[in-house]
Formats: sequence, structure tokens, C-alpha cells
Amino acid sequence: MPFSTSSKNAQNNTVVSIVYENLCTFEFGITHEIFGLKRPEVGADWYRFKSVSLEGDKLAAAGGLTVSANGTLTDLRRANTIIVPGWRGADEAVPKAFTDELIRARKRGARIISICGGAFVLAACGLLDGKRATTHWRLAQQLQARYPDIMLELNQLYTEDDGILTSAGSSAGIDLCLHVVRSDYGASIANSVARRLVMHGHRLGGQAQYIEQPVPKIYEADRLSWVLEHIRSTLGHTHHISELAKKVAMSERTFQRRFRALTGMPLLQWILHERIQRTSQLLETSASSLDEIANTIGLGSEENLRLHFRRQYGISPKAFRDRFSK
DNA sequence: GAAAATACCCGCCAGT
DNA sequence: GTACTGGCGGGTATTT
Repeated sequence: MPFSTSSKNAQNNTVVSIVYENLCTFEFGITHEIFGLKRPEVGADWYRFKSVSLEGDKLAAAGGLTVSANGTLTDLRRANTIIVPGWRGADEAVPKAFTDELIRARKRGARIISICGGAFVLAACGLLDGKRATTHWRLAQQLQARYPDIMLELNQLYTEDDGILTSAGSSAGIDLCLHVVRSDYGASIANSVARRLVMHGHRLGGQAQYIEQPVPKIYEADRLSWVLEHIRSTLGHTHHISELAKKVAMSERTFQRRFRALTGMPLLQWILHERIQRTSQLLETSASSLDEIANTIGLGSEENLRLHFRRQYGISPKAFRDRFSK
């Protein structure tokens, strides 16, 4: 997932989450939890979070709640990040006030984000035409049929395309919001936010791994979980399918199938993700040379590290270090 | 950036 | 008949 370039390191760091009648409280809660809570470890330069309603003062919300927004239309019009946290229904028309404000925000260069069904709102504005986007897998067919110009990527937890970001099902919104924090403040801060949420800083794989697949048998999942931890703790070593399959008493072919079912990606791709993730941490927190890091995390050479780092993050390791290293 | 060796990925199919 | 497993082989990706 390439790093966002639209937020300019949160220089204008107002984040507005749009609230609406029959609000999806979980999706809204994600945006407040990540952008709205105070982060003393970051200092004063954290996001300024507001909720803004385009549908009046008292709004019904999921769970029998009634909510009021604390922000104004002016906040919305000044925000550089605007989030649509879910939507009340795939068949619910998007009011003109929403499309007008979002199109206007887009024209002035705001970063626009949707979580789960919020993609229907962005699509109604035409913001997703010709762009890569995702939504909850159960809504995907409907979204694609109604808006055929969207390049729907179902095998992603979230997408970013030219300042327009979309996430898959509800909890993938957390992954997307952490990605935004990572883009604005770096991996260390994003990991710190993730730790407070008691979740992994960078979940791997797409929602394809959650689409009505049979749950792996528990003992198989345990064996493969052991493999994941084993690889993580020995990233600098070479790992071959043949050896790993032997360790968990599976044939290579079955190992490949089970691994993909569990992680959503082939072994090598998963290992590469882990290695590049570790690289980003080392770039931020150590003064090691690229060659040393490449050897530490098992990528062999500096050239190889550069290749895969750029492929995953969209920027060079040096640019990453310059941007985020303390 | 190109080339070669190596390993991986995955569709296919037969066996259980 | 169905589901799962494991071997084969061609195409692809990674590494040097």
C-alpha cells in the first residue's frame, strides 16, 4: 500500500467524520477512537477531530442511541480529511447535501475516506469513477452493478487512489485509519495507536480470507499459527515450503493451500510483507545501513531490499527514513 | 537493467 | 457423489 501524499504530514490535520440519520455507530466509533482521542505521546500536533451532521441536530444511531455532532459546516469545509463512516443502507439514496459537500471538498484537495458501505456515498458523488476502491464483500456486487466505472478490488482490506481511500467491511476501517496515521506520522506512532487498540499494527491479506470460507480445523490453525510465529522470530533465516510443510506434517501442496486459506496470500508474499514491515521499523528506530538491515531481515542484499520496499510502500527506504526517523 | 538459476505458485487430475 | 489430499508440470517471481 503506497504512502499517502495528500495530507502533507498532517499540517492541516482537521479530520471530520460525517454523521447522519441512522448512523453506523461502530464505524463512527473507529474514526473517533483513532483520530479523536488524545495522544500525549505525539504532542500537540495530533489530529483535530470533529463530527459534522448534514441532517440536523438530533440523529438516530444504531443501538437505539441519539447523537449530536460537535462540529459545524465550517469545520467540514476546512477539513483536509473527511470520513464517511458506513452508510445507512445500500439502497438508501444519498442526499444532495452530501454529494455537494464532498465534491466541493474534493475540488479543494481534501482527502476523502469511506468505511464499509460509505463507499456508496463516495460513488454517488462520482468520486470513485475510474478509481480503485473496495467495500464490504456482501455489498460489492451491488456497488459494482450500480457504478460500473469503479475498479473494485475485493481482495483488499483498504485501497488508496489519488487521495480517495476506501475500506472493506467494518473492522477493515481500523486498518485503513491506521494506514492514514502511518502515512501522516510514521509506523512507530501508528503502531503505538494500534497497541492501544490491542491489535496488530498492519494486518495482512485482504477480505477474501473472510468470505465464507470454512473455518480451518483448530489443530491445523494452531500448527500454522506456530509456523507464522516461527517465521516472524527467524526472519533473517531462509524458509522453504518443503521444510515448513515437513515441520507441521503436511504435504507441500496441502501446506500451500492451508497457508493461503489462513493468511489470504502465498507463503513467499507473506514473508516479504513481514520483512518489509520489520525494515520500516528498523529504518525508523535504528541507524543501521540498508545492507545491514537487508541481512538482518533476510533479504540478502541492499538492492533486493530497495526493490521490495519501494514495491510495498511506494517510496525508497531512504525517503522513508528521512521522513519518519527521529 | 539483463540474464540465469532457483524456488514458488497454482490449476489440474487421480487416488482415497 | 462429494470432499480432501498429494503429485505433476508449466508459468511466474525472486535472488544473485
